[in-house]
Amino acid sequence: MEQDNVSGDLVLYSNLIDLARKLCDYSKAISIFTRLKASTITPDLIAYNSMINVFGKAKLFREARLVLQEMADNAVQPDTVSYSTLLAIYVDNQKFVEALSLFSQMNEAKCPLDLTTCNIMIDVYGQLHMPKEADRLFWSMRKMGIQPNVVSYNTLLRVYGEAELFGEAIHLFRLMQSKDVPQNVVTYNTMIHIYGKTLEHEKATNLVQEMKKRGIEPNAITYSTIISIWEKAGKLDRAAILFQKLRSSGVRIDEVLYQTMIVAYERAGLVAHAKRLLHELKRPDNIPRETAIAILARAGRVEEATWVFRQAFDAGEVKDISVFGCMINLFSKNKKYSNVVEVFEKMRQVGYFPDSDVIALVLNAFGKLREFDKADALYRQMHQEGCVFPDEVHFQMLSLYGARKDFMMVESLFEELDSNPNVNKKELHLVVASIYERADRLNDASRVMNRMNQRAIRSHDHT
DNA sequence: TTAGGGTTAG
Repeated sequence: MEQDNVSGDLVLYSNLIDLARKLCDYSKAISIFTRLKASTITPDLIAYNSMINVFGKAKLFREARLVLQEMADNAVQPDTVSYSTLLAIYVDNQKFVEALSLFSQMNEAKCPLDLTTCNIMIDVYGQLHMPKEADRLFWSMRKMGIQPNVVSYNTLLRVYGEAELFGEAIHLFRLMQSKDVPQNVVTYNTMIHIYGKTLEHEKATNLVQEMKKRGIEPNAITYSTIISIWEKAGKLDRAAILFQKLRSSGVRIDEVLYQTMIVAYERAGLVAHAKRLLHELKRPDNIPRETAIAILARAGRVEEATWVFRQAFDAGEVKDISVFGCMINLFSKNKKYSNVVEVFEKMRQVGYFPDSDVIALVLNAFGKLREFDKADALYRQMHQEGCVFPDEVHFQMLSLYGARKDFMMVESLFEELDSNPNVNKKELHLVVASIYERADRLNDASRVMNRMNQRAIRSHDHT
């Protein structure tokens, strides 16, 4: 379309953004959003809400929050979903205080709450160890005209469990049943976990039976919870038998469940058994190879993970972008920088865009391999594509220029970032100053620090 | 004539 000079419309751009989002290709989604705005299309409410999600998933929290501002500037009023999306992003990244502050902002803006918002906030209060507030919000929902659903109950159940309010937890669990609130696998998994905390492994086991009887199928989370509970209760044999049964019964075994059994063996001192399980992943039988790679990579098994990854990649089985990410992480941690580059190139080969974490690791690898031109080319290319980076990526690139003693580039990128409103200025100055310090250019270092202090004084005068 | 957004468990 671009070649034929056919310009896209909001529908087309929104679809492309959504596709990139589904592929977890957030850099690309951002790049498409940038092009959308460059072609003078004004995004609407839903497009903006998608982008709050995209920026958040890309861990560009400042940019995510700035979308709210941009919406207001373009006369698009942020709605309940806009706020809930950002709240959920903060929660995903453990930024509970930010979530709390955004929630007050939402209330000040008189934006109405709905079921999802309440559910997110019950979670936030719980995470902040404010079970009383969580409780208050839950029990005031009906007065606001919002019926709590199974998610609300499940979340409050977990909050009670974490606050060691075990009596309240059991009461709530039975209340759901007497009030005919439908319970689901999450309800049971949460309650089983609570019985694990109270060391009542028999009650936990009974709940597994109870859920089955009621037609609620246990899943990988149920089994990994119960395996941990049995292991702590000294019933490792029982756990091992269950795990074997699961493997041959066609239940989906995911990486956490597999890992749970390995950890159970290790904690019991049965290292050989743990090793055997890891070794078996080289030829996974009823486990997808992508899962096997994820387990091996998380366990730090470089050789095996590499082997399975290459096999799977050559067979065209690596579809999940996160598999590339975990291999790049593994290699980077183990200082295998040429392997980092190898995986990165494979990733590009199949058309995936790296996310900002991966870009930072790849830039770092190029630096260690002294491939400065490649680092420079990658940084520029991503920039041209309209990718927005977290500050860490820019700082990484500054350091690489410093390592190459290319102070012209340090200065020019420094100036460029200094005029970029999204970059933290104080950190930028500190990073540049430390680059000069490392290169023994102390005059330059103090010039940069003075500039920062001058600016701090000036902005103080203005206020 | 086209489509798209947020929440729970290991």
